[in-house]
Amino acid sequence: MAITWQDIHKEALERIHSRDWAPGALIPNEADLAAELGCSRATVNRALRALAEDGWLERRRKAGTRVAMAPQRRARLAIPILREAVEARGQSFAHSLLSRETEAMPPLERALLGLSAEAVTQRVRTLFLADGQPYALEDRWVHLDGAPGFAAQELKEVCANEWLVQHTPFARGTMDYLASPAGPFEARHLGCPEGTALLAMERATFSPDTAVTFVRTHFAPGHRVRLEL
Amino acid sequence: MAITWQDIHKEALERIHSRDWAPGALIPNEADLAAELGCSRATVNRALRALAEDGWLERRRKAGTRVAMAPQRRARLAIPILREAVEARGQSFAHSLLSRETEAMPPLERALLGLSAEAVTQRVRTLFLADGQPYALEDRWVHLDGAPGFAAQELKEVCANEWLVQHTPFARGTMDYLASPAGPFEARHLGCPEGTALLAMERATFSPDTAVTFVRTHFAPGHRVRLEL
DNA sequence: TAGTGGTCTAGACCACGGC
DNA sequence: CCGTGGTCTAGACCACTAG
Repeated sequence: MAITWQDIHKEALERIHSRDWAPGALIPNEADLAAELGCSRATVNRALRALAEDGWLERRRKAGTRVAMAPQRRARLAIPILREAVEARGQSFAHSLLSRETEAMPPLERALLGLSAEAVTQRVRTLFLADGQPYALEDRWVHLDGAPGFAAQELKEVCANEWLVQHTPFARGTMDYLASPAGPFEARHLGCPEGTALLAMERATFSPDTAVTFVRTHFAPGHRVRLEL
Repeated sequence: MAITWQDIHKEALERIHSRDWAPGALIPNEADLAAELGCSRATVNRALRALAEDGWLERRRKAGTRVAMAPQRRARLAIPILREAVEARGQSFAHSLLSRETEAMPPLERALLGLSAEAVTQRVRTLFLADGQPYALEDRWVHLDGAPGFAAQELKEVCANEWLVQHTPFARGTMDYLASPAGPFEARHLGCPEGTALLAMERATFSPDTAVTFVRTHFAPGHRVRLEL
């Protein structure tokens, strides 16, 4: 066995880059490519499928495979686990529980999770530190029916973030990045003037059907989310 | 043929969610699963590989397959093509060339692209409109050696963004999201007060080896980037 | 060194969807 | 209709690596 699917993947990318296969153009079908390259159709399929998943190719039965008009349109993003993000930079990680109280969710967030006004929720605010410096400020609502055991959990050692990740078999959710000015609370804890432009993340998590948690995280000034293409 | 790899994919996810396969636990090997489920090993492999790519499983030869400690840590992000993002919402798309001049890149951006001070670059600023309202403001430097033909291109019909996508066989780059306060220029064109917290994107593009372009895009207030998990 | 995932093959059937 | 990609199978060899 000489030809691997990675070989074909690479070869195809070169043809795309060299415009041998131009954007929008139809490329040979799998059977022809297999014959040309001297391998089985399954191997070609594996390579072309990978390219399609990354947005380089568009494939349709009967219509064949075309080079995407705007190639490379998908990227993978590793969802940040705060502790790991910090420790990966060689910094120490710490968190401090700022407040924890039973509190109804504001209507907007409640609607996002699809909860009724009767749902019992707990609000937990946590500050995360990297090498002692403010790193992120988390404002979280937890739906107690969706996270059994949470109410009984002390959050000294394990922060809410990690507890939920480890104890909630969640299936889906949304995550938004947006810019948000620092309010008095963020300014105080992140050590920046009010009104500073901060990167924020809003995340809603559902455990198959029930809402579990909504969290809004403000990152310290200068924070970036990087995608490698 | 009764069992598809999607069936196995679904079944495995259910076992993970039900904690039948708990985080960190070793799951049966491919051969055993194939026997249990009554299909070939290749089909099992296809399903488990997909789960590993999405971060649910961690696989290592000889060590076997384990459920990830923090499942579901990867998401796919479709890189936004401005025109398509706007038109997908049913809005009209327009762009307006604000300025275009031969101008040296500031040192910081130049270093990011790995260019020398002698490199000839052109700065292009473009405003994008959705239904006539400001949508995004793009500030772009183009390395002319990396984008042959760009200098001769009028940017009335086709904006710099689209021309580069269609004419530059690029292979890699980085993309950062960050928060940035509106300066006088952004405030004027996006129609917001100076200092408003804006979501910004910075992107560096390399055509295999040569730097092509660096672009900083400020989005109108309220803009979000959404990831589906 | 032995077990596990990674991959290739050759052949087959099928679903989709242009034409 | 019928070509194209999507997928399954059974068997095989190999690469990696934990023990």
